[in-house]
Amino acid sequence: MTNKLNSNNLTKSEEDYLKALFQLLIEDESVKVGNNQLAEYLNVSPASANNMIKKLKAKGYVVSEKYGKLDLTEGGKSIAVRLIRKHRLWETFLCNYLNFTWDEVHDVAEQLEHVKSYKLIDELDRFMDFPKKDPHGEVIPNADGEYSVLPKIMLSSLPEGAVCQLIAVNDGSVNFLKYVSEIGLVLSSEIKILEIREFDKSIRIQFNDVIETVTRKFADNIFVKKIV
Amino acid sequence: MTNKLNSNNLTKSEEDYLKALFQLLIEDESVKVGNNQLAEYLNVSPASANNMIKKLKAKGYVVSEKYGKLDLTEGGKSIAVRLIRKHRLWETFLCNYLNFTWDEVHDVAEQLEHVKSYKLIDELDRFMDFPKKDPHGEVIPNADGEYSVLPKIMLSSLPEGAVCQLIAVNDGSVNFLKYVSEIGLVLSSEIKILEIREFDKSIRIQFNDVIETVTRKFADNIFVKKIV
DNA sequence: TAAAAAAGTTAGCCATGACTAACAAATTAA
DNA sequence: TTAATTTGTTAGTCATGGCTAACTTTTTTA
Repeated sequence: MTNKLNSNNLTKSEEDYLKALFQLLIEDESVKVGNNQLAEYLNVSPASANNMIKKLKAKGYVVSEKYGKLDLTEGGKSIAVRLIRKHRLWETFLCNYLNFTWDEVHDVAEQLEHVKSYKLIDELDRFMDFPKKDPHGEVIPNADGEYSVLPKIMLSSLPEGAVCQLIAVNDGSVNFLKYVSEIGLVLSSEIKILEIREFDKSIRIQFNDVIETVTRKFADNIFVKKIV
Repeated sequence: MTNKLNSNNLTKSEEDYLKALFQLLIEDESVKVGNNQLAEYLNVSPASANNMIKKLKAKGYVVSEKYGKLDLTEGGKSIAVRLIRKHRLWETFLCNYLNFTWDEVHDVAEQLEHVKSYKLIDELDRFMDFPKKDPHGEVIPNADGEYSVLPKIMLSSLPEGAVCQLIAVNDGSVNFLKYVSEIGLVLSSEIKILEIREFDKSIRIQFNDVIETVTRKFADNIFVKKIV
């Protein structure tokens, strides 16, 4: 009874692994992504990851040599991008229509992205009038899986005196997102770097008449467009 | 990390069984609902159903004696009603906002109803301004699990000459729903019973200037309010 | 009321996707 | 360049939720 058009026949787990591998691969394209790294990212044992990678290789979504680095086939990438599209569209819906906050959307979107129906997601896209970015500032791939990659400049990479605009935040950690909201940072906030303290790399920043000191780790998860 | 408020810790399968049992129990409260009946309803083997019933009894959602009839505890009913609430709210959203038709919503709502988040469903309810009925005319339980039961009069139970209004359709079969749409029946359609043919119990009906002959089986799945 | 049919149960098997423990290969450091 | 460490793999186990086959209990019917 299940419509083939609405389904890629992958389990939730298989989808999770493909998406995770994709995320790791685009984080830094030049660096090897290995089995244990994938396992850690997904909070499973190396054995579990190894097992699943074997299956995904057999299904033609992943390529790797024994003891070698992991990579996705075009098919694997395509599925991952579709999942990211779904995830970001749902996050957008939750924030813009259902009063969810930044830190609340992730867990629910993680469930919603596994609902199988092309019509559902394309209609949701249309309903929201084809949004280009999700609430965290990340680009939403279109129905054909096309998307532009934002040049991700970390706040931590700018020198003292620089002025920039917040264009995206890393959405991997609920605690981080809560923290960002609490201090009052939102997308498009204009941020000035007042001082970088050599001792511990902490950074004094100013935005909307607020002055805050943030850690290097915090600044690594804030992505900006340089203005000055 | 999963918020207890957002989760009842039941698997998708457990939820499916509880909902199915609930649906069977309200269909006819006086008749026994047995293991094999539940199995058939869910398209699983009697052994599988038996197995799951055992587990749900241990968890306190189902009661039954050996070789006896099945029943739900208050806890079991509460979970089933919440699932029905979620299912019907999602169906309403799909039809009213995402251009889904009657026959397209069921499969997708079946997936969406298992997404765990109280906030999601209550906000969806609010977003749609607390709809009272789903697209098939069925009553949507409120956030406290309260709902009124429609007096379900089958079209097939009315005599020749009667005039009635379509208030709900059985949403169990995609093919049935397609058929209903194709001949042009919608909620609130006024239907007149022109003739009941004794030979095969087929019924000639008129609605919106259309005259159609439908089978007894068809009329069993159409629920109406009598006008004349 | 005894035999047949239907309904319910149990035992044992399979696939999925976790896990640990043990081992092998590759990389890094002394 | 050998030893230590990290990374990857394999084998074997477990829980979930399906399944079939065989059996038992209940209900129906002849």
